[in-house]
Amino acid sequence: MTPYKGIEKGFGMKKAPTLQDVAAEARVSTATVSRCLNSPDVVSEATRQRVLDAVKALDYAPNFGARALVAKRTLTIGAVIPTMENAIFAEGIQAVQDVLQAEGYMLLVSSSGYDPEAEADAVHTLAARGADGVLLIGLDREPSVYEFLATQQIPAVIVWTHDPNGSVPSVGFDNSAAMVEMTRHALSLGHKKIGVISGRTAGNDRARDRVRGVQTALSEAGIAPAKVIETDYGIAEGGAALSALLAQHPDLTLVICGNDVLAAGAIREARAIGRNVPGDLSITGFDDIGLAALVEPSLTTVRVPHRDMGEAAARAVLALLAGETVAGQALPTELMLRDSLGPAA
Amino acid sequence: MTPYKGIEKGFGMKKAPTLQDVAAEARVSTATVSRCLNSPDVVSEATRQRVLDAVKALDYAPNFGARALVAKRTLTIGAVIPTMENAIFAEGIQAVQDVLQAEGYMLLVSSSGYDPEAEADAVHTLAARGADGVLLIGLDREPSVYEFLATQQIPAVIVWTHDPNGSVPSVGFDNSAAMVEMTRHALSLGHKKIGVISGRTAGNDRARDRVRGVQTALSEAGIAPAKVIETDYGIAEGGAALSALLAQHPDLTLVICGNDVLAAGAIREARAIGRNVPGDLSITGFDDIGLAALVEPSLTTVRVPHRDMGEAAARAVLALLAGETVAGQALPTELMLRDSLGPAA
DNA sequence: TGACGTCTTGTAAGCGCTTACATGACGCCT
DNA sequence: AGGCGTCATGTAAGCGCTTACAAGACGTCA
Repeated sequence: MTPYKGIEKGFGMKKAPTLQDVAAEARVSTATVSRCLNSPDVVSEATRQRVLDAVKALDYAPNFGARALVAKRTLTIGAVIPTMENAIFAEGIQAVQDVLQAEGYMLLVSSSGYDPEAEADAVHTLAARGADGVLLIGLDREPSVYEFLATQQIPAVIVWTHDPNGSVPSVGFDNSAAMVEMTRHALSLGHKKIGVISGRTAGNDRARDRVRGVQTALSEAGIAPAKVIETDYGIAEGGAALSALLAQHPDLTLVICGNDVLAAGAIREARAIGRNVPGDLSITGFDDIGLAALVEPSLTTVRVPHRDMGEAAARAVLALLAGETVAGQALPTELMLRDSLGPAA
Repeated sequence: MTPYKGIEKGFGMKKAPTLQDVAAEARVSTATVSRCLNSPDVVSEATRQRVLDAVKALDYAPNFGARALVAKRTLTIGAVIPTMENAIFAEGIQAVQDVLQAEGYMLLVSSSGYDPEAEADAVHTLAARGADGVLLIGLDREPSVYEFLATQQIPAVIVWTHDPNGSVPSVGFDNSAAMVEMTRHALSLGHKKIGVISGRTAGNDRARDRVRGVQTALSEAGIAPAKVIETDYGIAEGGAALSALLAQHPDLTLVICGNDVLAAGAIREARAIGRNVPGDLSITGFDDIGLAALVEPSLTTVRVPHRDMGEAAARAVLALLAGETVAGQALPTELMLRDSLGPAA
């Protein structure tokens, strides 16, 4: 096994080339080199070529700190998401990234693990790291976070939910409305005994809105509120929650899950304990992750436009950064009717 | 809908306070303020208090660019991964992130979409962004990338594969050996007509090593080489590849897939065209993503320790940064025997 | 021919911070 | 009392880059 030396101290230490070095190599002033890199059209063809050759020859890369110092911006956007372990966030982030990268920005990611305090910390760190703007998931957080962002003059955009009246622009969808739609459809299939497996709702407005959507549709229809159980996100957790729910309410004909991961776990558990899905128990999800169409039976769920959302959010921060006026945006969701939801037993 | 103003230009624009401002407010020199912030113990109690009060009063936050310029480091690590859309990378990155965050570093992510040129670009951008170190996936890339990193004095660590002799430390596993193990096991079940659905192998040593592993095991056993088809990664692509493969070689009893996503697609397609898995066609995957245990039939695959790998890689860059000597590391993989692989028909 | 644009390049002043070095105040010893 | 550590603080030199301004070269037009 080869051992690798870290940064060489002292002796062999050859510094990275600077603008000066390039200027010397190309026999021009540093100003000219800088111009070649930032506004090439103002430099003569011949000089430009000479400079670019020198840049290549020295493998020069401008110093970030110096540039940020002068330009007063870092071309960096920070994002704080609950976790990349949920495909839905990973894909959303990928979309954000694609847009940012195309515009010359980079993404600084941070995750909170669904912990509001960790999220607040992350925002501070991001600010200290010079993020020009930040992306946040959901609305729920201490007002102090928003105040901090405001004093620091750091524009923020909220994703994954849409609040037309918030103090910060939000790009997302109406979690509650989507669940109302799903629930109404289920009601039309005759379901009356309904359970909900939700993610933790504390500090999570998306989860809360989804539950609220279900209850709204039920009360609209004059049906008893759903039995709700909260759990951490995860496949195993979804399964455990289903057992717990059924243990208390064996007569449920439908279990609505807060997301697809929970639903996948619930389906697996249901089958493991011999329940026929959707024959005697229907199960639905939310998000429409890739997995949703692959499980047996395939999952009836709500398709969330994560890519569009990520892209729109990225564009929104960029617009804010450009000093433009940005209105939030509500994106449509779509009910994906598959096999896990059937008529009530 | 509320419209949100971007950065205020001109008028209302109050600049963020600088060290100077704090110094003036506290009636000390900038050096003293700096010392209060960086090595408080060298400043007298009284002065320190006065300075800290000023800091608080002005809501002062040190300028990132200036600090990076002087300190010659940004406490930022860059990572270039193919895509976050594959859960395996998303989870690996999450692990990296967790370690980095705990050590006060941040992660700058970039994705290449499996394009070597885009990856090289990303490395340059990362360097320009002041990344103190970088994480790269796999070995395959232009030597110039390594040279660039070397001149820039940016330590790099390679993940997802392990090459004991590379010029850069690598933390990963032996893709080929893992496939040899999988293939040998399949052979023990009597399979003789074998196909492989691989991701694109150009510029992707992991994919190539996996295919090589299969062929190695087959030639060892004196069996004809597997029929290989290459495709982009994706569920739909996996399905299409299976059709194509079976169209040409209808007598295959086993199709080994380069990863779980391809395998999931292949399983779905196989069932769609009426093949019984594993009854008359066995299918295997690689990675053991969450999905693997949930599809029907559950997927026989190779478990890759992505979290451990991510954590180990993050520690390795940090160690390199600290000037320590780092040896690469090989992590073990594990064969996950589930239902999609059965005896040969 | 000379005044005056136009185009290209150079000069040099910072950006906000850290830190080596200089300075001054104080108390102790001989 | 004079000399000398010790400690707290100030002074100022950059770090690598951008950019306002200056300067030189050249061509044009009256």
